[in-house]
Amino acid sequence: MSEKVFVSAQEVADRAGVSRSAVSRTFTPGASVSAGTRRRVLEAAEALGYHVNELARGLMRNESGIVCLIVSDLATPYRSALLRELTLLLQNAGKVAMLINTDRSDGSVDHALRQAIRYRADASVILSGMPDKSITQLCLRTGQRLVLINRDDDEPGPLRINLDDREAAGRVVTAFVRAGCRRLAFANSEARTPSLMAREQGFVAAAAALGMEVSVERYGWTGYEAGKVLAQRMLTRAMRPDAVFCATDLLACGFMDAARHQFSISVPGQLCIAGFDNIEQASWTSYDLTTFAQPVSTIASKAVEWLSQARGESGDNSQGRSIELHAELVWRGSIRGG
Amino acid sequence: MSEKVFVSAQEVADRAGVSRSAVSRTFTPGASVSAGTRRRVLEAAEALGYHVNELARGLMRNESGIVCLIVSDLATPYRSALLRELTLLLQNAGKVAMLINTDRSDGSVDHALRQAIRYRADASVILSGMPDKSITQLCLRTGQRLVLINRDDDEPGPLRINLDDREAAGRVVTAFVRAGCRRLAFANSEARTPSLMAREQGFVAAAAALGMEVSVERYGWTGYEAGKVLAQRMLTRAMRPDAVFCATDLLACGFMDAARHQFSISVPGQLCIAGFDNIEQASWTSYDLTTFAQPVSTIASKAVEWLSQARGESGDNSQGRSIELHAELVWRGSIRGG
DNA sequence: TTGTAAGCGTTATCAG
DNA sequence: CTGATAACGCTTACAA
Repeated sequence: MSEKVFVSAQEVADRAGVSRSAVSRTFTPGASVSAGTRRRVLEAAEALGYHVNELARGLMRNESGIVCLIVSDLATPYRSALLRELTLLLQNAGKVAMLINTDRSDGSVDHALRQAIRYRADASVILSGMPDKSITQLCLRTGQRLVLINRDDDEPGPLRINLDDREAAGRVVTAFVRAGCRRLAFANSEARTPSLMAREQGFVAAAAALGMEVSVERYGWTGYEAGKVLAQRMLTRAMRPDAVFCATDLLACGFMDAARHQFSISVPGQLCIAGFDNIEQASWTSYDLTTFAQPVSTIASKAVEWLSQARGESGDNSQGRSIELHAELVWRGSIRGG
Repeated sequence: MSEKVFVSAQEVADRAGVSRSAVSRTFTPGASVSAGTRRRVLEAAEALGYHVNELARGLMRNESGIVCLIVSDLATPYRSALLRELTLLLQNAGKVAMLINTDRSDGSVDHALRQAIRYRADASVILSGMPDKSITQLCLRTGQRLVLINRDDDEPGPLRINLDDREAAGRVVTAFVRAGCRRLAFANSEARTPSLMAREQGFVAAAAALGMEVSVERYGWTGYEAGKVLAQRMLTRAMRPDAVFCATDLLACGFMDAARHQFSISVPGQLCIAGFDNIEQASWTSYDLTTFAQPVSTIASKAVEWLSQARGESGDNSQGRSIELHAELVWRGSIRGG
């Protein structure tokens, strides 16, 4: 049934009148082949329609060229932006991205990593969730590089890339106070991921340092709808806040829409709002949201740079590092007096 | 340097006191192994930390389990939603997704497909761009399944999934007319992809059938910013339209924001707007956009169902088919009198 | 620079 | 049901 469909290096070698090692070397960057041999091999390959079998190559080299991207909530603006950047840079680095969606089912990060191991991935980048320690160890032991983005872990093996969430949150307090706000609030989801909690704690702490109390509310998943619900809860109180820091832009958009259209509250006139991530929609005229920019392309380039080092390379650097990146405040119209 | 890091089936076999074929069979769904052997193998595998090498397996089976997703503008709401659905269903089908981003560089769909061939992908799904005929043929010849989504091609080999764009566009005309609109316009990008053009032509034709002329404008890439520019061009004319059909929701959002905030035109009071795709933002209160829903999960399930058929299976079905799906009109507030 | 030969970790085939 | 043996397509010493 399944006759020979692919051309093998042997066939190319036969046609070109050389050995199969010559063919192999022709397709191995930086191997020594004479110009003549090379040309004849290339011609034969072209004529026959030869394509290197990366499966076999990976088997021999112990290096598949595959990098696993493990992600949930993939259709979210921030996540998809990061994904775009990562795939682009990986391709430039000669790697290929294997995408694993961990949306449904719990503990699926572990499952994903096991998948990565079965395909002998050179590295994995974890954009969401946290793997079990044992799996992490397994990955590292098998020579797989690991990158954790915004996971805020302290394990030694992987590369950890995080933002200065706490400090950033402090800057929002300053901005709110300068805008004349006094009744501060923080709108969060129930996800309780490290970065979300760091923003909350940083905000509360900075306000406390100024003698202000913050009303904190958490609800649902980190999306637009949750933002609306949070607004309903927080804007119907006797002591209505005049400034809200939302843990993400999606929450902020929902919050703002509810404030304006449901409660007829003017933003930023009666209520200042800030978000986090700087998703594309934050810049849309309807929102014009002041927010913090995730340095997406820096994150991606740091990640790719590190994981595409050759396996043996640079003993020090390949020991997990921790990188803290700066989240820049993007001033827009949702806070008075920029 | 790189000592043996992975456990092989041989080692498992030795420890379990069986042959390596027994190990292989244990990890092959639906192979015949006695319960006792199976248990001993599983124990040994667990103890040693054995993980099937999919590279080697793929090499033997002529089936890698890899499906390539070829996509550009990956961070766009519609694309990322489709991507989410596809990855989820692929995983359920026991496949693994390899993501190729064709953003930069031209002819990169061809490049992507060659990548797919090198990794011996079982199938490729093309979400954007069009591959060269010769490459398509190459893929099919090497037994790779091909799915084209919204590419509207007529080649015989691949599975083609399209929407009833023309007909849908006709329904918008009806809706506009019923809302009392007389000066119809169509806002498009310059991308000129088949589906975009089908929407334009369907709209113009349906209007013509009712004796109405449509003012058509095309600008830039299919995004929010282009929508704003289109609004600036179309809303400053002497004969200002009272109804605009935008080729995508992103264009519509930009158009609507410019109309309201830049030209103080009331939507839907003075101007009705419709979009296409039903991205998440279309349902946000600020836009409340009437639009057509891409049946994303149906698209994905049709695609996955078809490409995960075994290679020999169903001679008829594996010959490329063409599926036309229905785009359902989602009524919201951007057209009067729903 | 080139060819020879020995693997890499699987699965398929075929006896037993 | 089980085990030997032969592929699969490639890379890489090693020797020429």
